[in-house]
Amino acid sequence: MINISNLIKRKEYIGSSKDLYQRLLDHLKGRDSNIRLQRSIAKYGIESFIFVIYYWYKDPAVILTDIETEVIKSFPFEDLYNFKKEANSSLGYKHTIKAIRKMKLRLKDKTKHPMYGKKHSIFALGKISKPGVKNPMFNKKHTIETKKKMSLAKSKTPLALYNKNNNLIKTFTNQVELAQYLNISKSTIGRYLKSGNILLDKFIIRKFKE
DNA sequence: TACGAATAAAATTCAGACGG
DNA sequence: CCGTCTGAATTTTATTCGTA
Repeated sequence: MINISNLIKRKEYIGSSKDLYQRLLDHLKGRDSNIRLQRSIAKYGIESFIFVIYYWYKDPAVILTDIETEVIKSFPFEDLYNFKKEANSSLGYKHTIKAIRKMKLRLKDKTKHPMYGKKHSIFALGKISKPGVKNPMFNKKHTIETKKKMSLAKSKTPLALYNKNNNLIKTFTNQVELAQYLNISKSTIGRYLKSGNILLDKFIIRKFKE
C-alpha cells in the first residue's frame, strides 16, 4: 500500500502492488501510471512529491486492493489523483490463447523481441543474481535425461580405437566412454590420445573423423 | 616412470527473475 | 511470450600429485 503525495497541492495518489519497487518504478518512469499524477509531476516537479508506505504485507493471502479501497474511502475523493473509488488488480490474470498466439507470431522474428540486442541494467542483474542457497538449483539433482544431454553436448571429439595393425575396432563419442569400454582410467585415455603411444601393447587411440 | 585419484577448467543444462 | 541474464549442478577434458 503506497501513497505518492504532492505537498504543494496537498493531493495524494493511493496505490497498491504485489511488487512495491516495480510499481513505484512505473510511476517514476511514467509508464502505466495515473495520468493525473503524471501531469502533476510534470507541472510541479518530482521533488514536490513524497512517497509514503501506509501498509506493508509479505503474506500473499492479504488482499491489498481491499485495504486500498478502505484507504481511498478515508480521504475526500477530490483530494486524490485516483480515478476510481474501488481498487482493483490484474493479479492472477491469464493471457487468452489468442493473445498468446499473437505474441508468439510477433516474436517469431527474434529481432522484434524487445530485449533483442539489449543489455540488462545493473539493477536487473542484481535481481537475477542468486548465489548460494538462493539459487533454484541449489541442493537439487539433475535428471538422467539432463545429464545425457550435457554429455552429448560436451562430447564433440569422437574417438576411434584401433588395434596394432591399424584396424578399426570401435568408435566412441568421448574419452569416458572409451575408458569404460576398456575398463581403464579416463586419465590414461587422454594421455594415450595425446602421445599416440600404443596402449596395453594392443590399442591405438585417435580422433575419429567420418 | 606410469598409473589412477583428485582437482581444475571449460562448457553445458536447468530453474527462475527481469522486462517490453 | 521469450530473449537476456545468473549460479548450481554436472559433464568432459586437462593438469597435478602421491605411490609403487
